[in-house]
Amino acid sequence: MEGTSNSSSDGDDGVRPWHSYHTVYTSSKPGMQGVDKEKVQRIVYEMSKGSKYFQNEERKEAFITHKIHKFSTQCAKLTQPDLSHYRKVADRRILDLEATRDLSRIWLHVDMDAFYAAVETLSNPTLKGKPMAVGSMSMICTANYEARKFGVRAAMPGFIAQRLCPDLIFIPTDFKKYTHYSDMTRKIFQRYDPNFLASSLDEAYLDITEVCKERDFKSEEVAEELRASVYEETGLTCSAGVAPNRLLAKVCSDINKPNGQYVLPNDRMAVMTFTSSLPIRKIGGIGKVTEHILKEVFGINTCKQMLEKGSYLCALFSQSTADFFLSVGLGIGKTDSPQVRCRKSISNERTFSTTEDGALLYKRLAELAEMLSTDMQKEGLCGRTLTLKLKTASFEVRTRAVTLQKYISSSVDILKHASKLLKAELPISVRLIGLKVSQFNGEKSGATLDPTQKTITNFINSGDTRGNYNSFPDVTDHDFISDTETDLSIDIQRTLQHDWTYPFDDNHSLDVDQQSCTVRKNGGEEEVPISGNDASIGYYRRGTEELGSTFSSSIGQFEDINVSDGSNLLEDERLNSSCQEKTMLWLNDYKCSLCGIEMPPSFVEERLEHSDFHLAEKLQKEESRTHQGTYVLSQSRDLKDRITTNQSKSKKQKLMQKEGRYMALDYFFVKK
DNA sequence: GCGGATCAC
DNA sequence: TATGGTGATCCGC
Repeated sequence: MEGTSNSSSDGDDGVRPWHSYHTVYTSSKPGMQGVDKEKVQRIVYEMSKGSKYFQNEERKEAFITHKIHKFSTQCAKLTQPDLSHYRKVADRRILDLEATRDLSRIWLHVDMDAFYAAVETLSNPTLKGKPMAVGSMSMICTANYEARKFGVRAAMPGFIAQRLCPDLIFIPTDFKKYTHYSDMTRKIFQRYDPNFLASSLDEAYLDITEVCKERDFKSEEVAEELRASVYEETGLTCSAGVAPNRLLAKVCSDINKPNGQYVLPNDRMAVMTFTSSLPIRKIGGIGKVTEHILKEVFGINTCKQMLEKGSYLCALFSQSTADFFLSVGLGIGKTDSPQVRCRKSISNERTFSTTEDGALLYKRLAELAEMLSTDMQKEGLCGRTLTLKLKTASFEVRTRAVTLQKYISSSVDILKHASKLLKAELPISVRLIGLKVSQFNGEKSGATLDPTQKTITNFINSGDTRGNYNSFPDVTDHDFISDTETDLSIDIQRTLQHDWTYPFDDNHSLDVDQQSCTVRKNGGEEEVPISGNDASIGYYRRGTEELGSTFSSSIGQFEDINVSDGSNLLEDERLNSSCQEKTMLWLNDYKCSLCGIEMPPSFVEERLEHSDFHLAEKLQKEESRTHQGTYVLSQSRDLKDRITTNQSKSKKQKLMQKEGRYMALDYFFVKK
């Protein structure tokens, strides 16, 4: 928490309270230079202040502040020996990562400029030169550059944008149009890389190594030519970034936006110079929260500082997270052309005016189930995990999931299980309901799909001209789990005294024969645009969607340093399996002899908790050998007492709350 | 396996 | 009047 300069801690928040409202709208984005950020921030604050949305944001910010405090406390606990140990750990990780650096590929990232707005301007040229936004009064998808001068930007509610720019013209979204133009650009991209990765309607990654070689072109010339082609053939401008990997290419395409390009040569020194001053927020995967934490706790602003503070990062984060941070510092990113990646979930959600009317909520749920089922059948998907998402009147998000023994895809099945999940939450005041299905049929957990198996030819969009479709394996009968789901429908309806009915609760008569479910995999097809909601730019291209990084803030749930995945390993020391049954030791003063987790000696409480964890584990194993299916923990007084005395109050409360919730659900599903 | 959180677009 | 929708991933439990 020491003297890191930070715009939000100027000390005069009492005079300018909007400074403490950490809205993302003022973060620097192309086209936002010269915007009076102070004024924008004030207006956004004043229009948001007091709203339910705002209150929720405040709640979230308080939580982040709390996390920052915890991190800082952990940091302060690190002793000199700890730090010198973790310096070694970090240096070793840096060496390992450096060894993976690949400078042999040339990646180009294309990013269309203000895509939706540009397309709308093409079809209505009178919009040219006027501030315009695509979206609605409640949400803006894209703003053109004229509007951005006023501070208007994507993800900002329209009514605030209108206050910032009274002459702002609103254009409703038209996804058919955007998809059409997107397809045109993709045909161009394909000439340069038949395997290009589309990450959304308006962005793509191209491996141009071969083109450069074959045509003896510099990457710069390829980028120029590609952008010229896009402009000639579509009338749209785009920006491009060229770099040795996708992580950096994405950063580079942003540098000379709009209608520009930037080339970072395949040279280690050039990369290191580039990252030495690069703000971490420019990196895909580092968002508002992560930036905030890294800045406040460690004083990290630039990528290079990730390396300098590597010892702290290795001490406080899991290995995968620390590795990501360190690789950012080194400017290392992915260079492979990823193999087939299938969709892992499919979902639908809708916002509506807040209601607590059970019948109305049920009606919404039924509509969603219908839509979701339609989408699933279009893609031939069946899944066995159903997740209900609710956003309460106070913007709090809750999810409730159930994993079934059989795969479902019909609206009847979806609604049947979704109703149960919803019922358990009533009464509740809700502004959004969502349904998601995951764990698809044919997704063998852990098993690799064999691409040599038979190709599926009945593509959803058979008219596509692009080649290089990936093969998918046949899905055989043994992929079905026999329909043994025990549907223990109890009549909660009466219990909870709700005045609306559940047509699916009474018996099994509506269960659908699983074998009737289509087994066609979602593979081989061309892009399948996700349903055209206002702002969705999500897009699927034969499962090879590419995010800026696979890192998705793993520090979200940080409570303690207690990582249970055997991370923070300095050496690849193999754990002696004979150790497992014995007492836990701290090897070299740092490493748990049972699971390999590292924890500095100064973390006394955490260590105690950790040893309790192993003790509990051991007892549980022993007990389960003798008493099958009984509550083990409660039988061990001694351990229980130790754990409760070691845990903080808040933790205890949390546990109690959770227990209560699980009990309710268990009761709901298990009791006859 | 579940729930919360973060991130991207 | 009024702050989105889709998909992915990680962590702790």
